[in-house]
Parts: sequence; C-alpha cells; structure tokens
Amino acid sequence: MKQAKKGDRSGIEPTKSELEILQVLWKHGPSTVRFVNDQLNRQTRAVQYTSTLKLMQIMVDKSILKRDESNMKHIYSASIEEKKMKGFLLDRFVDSLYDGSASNLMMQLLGNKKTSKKELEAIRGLLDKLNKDK
Amino acid sequence: MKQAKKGDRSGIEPTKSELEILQVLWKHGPSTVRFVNDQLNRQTRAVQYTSTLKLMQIMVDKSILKRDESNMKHIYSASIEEKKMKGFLLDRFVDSLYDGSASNLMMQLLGNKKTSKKELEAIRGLLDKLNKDK
DNA sequence: TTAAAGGTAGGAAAAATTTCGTACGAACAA
DNA sequence: TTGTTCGTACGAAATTTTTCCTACCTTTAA
Repeated sequence: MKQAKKGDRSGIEPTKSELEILQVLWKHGPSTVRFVNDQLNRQTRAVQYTSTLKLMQIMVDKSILKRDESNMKHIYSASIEEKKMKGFLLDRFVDSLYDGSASNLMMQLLGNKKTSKKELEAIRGLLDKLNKDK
Repeated sequence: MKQAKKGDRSGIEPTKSELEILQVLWKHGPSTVRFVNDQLNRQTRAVQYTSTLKLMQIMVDKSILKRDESNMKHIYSASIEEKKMKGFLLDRFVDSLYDGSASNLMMQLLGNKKTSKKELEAIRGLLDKLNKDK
C-alpha cells in the first residue's frame, strides 16, 4: 500500500498520466472530459475518450480533482493548486536526486545545454530582485 | 508498451524503485546485492533480499546495471553515469512541469521554504563564476 | 418518434511494477 | 561428512496504473 491508511486520501501524489491531466486543467481551467481528452490527443498522445474519463473519475475518487455534476456534461477542476503541487513535486525531486540541495540542482542546470544564456540572465534577475527584498 | 521496439533496451528511464538502487550504486560504487539491500533497509524502507535481487536482475536485463559474475558474489554497477541520468531526469522534469524553462523552476525554488539563504548564496556564487567564464 | 450523437458508470482486462516463496548450488564451520 | 549460512535463479503472486468494452441515459436532428 502506498498511503498510510486505507481511507487516507490526502497527500496523494499523482501518477504520470494523472499529472498530464492536471496540467491541462491548470492551463485551461475547469473543463469537460471531452476537452481534456482532445488536448491530450493533440499535445501528448493518442488516448481513448473512456480512458481519460475513467482516469478523471478515479482522480475525483482520490480527491485530486473536483467535479461539478450539476449539468450533464460534468466539469472537472484540479482540487490542488498548481503552485502547491509543483512545489511538492520539486521538493521531492530535489530531495531524492540532489540530496535536498537546490544549489546542487542548479549546478546540473547550469551545465545543461538546454539552459540558454537568456535563461541564465533571467535567473540572475530573480536573484537580484530577491536580494533587494531581503 | 513504453519503449519504441521490443528489443530496444536503450534510453530506459528507471522506475522509482530502480532509482533508489541506482542512488546506492552511485554513492558507494559497485556493490553486491546484499550491500544494496542493507542500504535500502537502513536508509529507505524495509525490503526483502530477494526483492532487491530480483529488481537488480531485471535492471541488468534492461541494461540499467552491469554485472560482474566472475565471483559467486556478483558485483553490480550502474551502467549509466550519475550526471547523465540525473541530467536527463532533470530535463524531463523541467519540460513537463515548467514548460522547459529553467528560470520558471528557479522561481518556484526561490519561493520555497526549504531553500535556505545559504543555498541562495551558493547559487549566486555559481552564477558569478559562470559569468566570468563566459 | 426515431435514429444518431454524445454523455456517464462501471467492470474487466492489459500492462507495468514490486514483492516474495521455493529450489538449489557453493562455502564453510563443526 | 554434514548441516548451516549465504549466494543466485526463477516463477508466480500482489499491486498499481492504464486502457477499453459494454450498458445505458440524454439531447438533438431528421
């Protein structure tokens, strides 16, 4: 079992597929299954409507999503704030891969082809701004 | 199926449990199953010896690990460099969660309780050093 | 009014991951 | 020698995650 107790539905971390669905909802706001499924097929991968439906129903069950059933077309929305969830995932990522050290992660990031000069400038800007505040 | 072709064992990304094993091997170098299992039980979670064995055998099969069978006690080692693998995982993490933008990730990191002032100084130092080089 | 289109519910199967029991061989101490 | 300890191999079960089939309801166009 993954969670502490059978009934404990809190602190659930999304699976990879669940995260894909969350991304759509975070980006576009409350949506129907049809819309989410279209986005997934467009942006990510081929997937059947009922597969997406089922997954989203499961996510409601796990309290990862909320559902407005007042209309026939149910409207789903993320029940967890984007920032909060991503922060949590980032924490775990840093903890597990970089020994909890953000600067370790940075070093990896800086030695990364994908991190452009422009990105580095932006990061420097962030640090400057932060320094003024503190 | 996750990979492109049946026989394609390259570009495999480790599962969560597999990553735990990799961490031990990266940290301590080539090791026996016994040693890895002990580390996992000490540092991570309770797990049976044969479970760890099985997992590591599977990982050899997937070419994630290499195995020296010249002695009775097989010696396992990571077949992928720590930096390379972590860089890959970081890329995917940034791509999927932060739209590929390292500075987006930084913003999250900076607004994070866990990122201490000391960490921030270290990061600034890294940036300074990098600026001089370029 | 009827057929077609589009919606939900739910079960079950498929796939992927993780765990462990059992068998059996080698090393070693008594 | 003999039994205990420690190793690998292998199959299979348990769990988790993902996918899809079928049933059935509602809406809408003909």
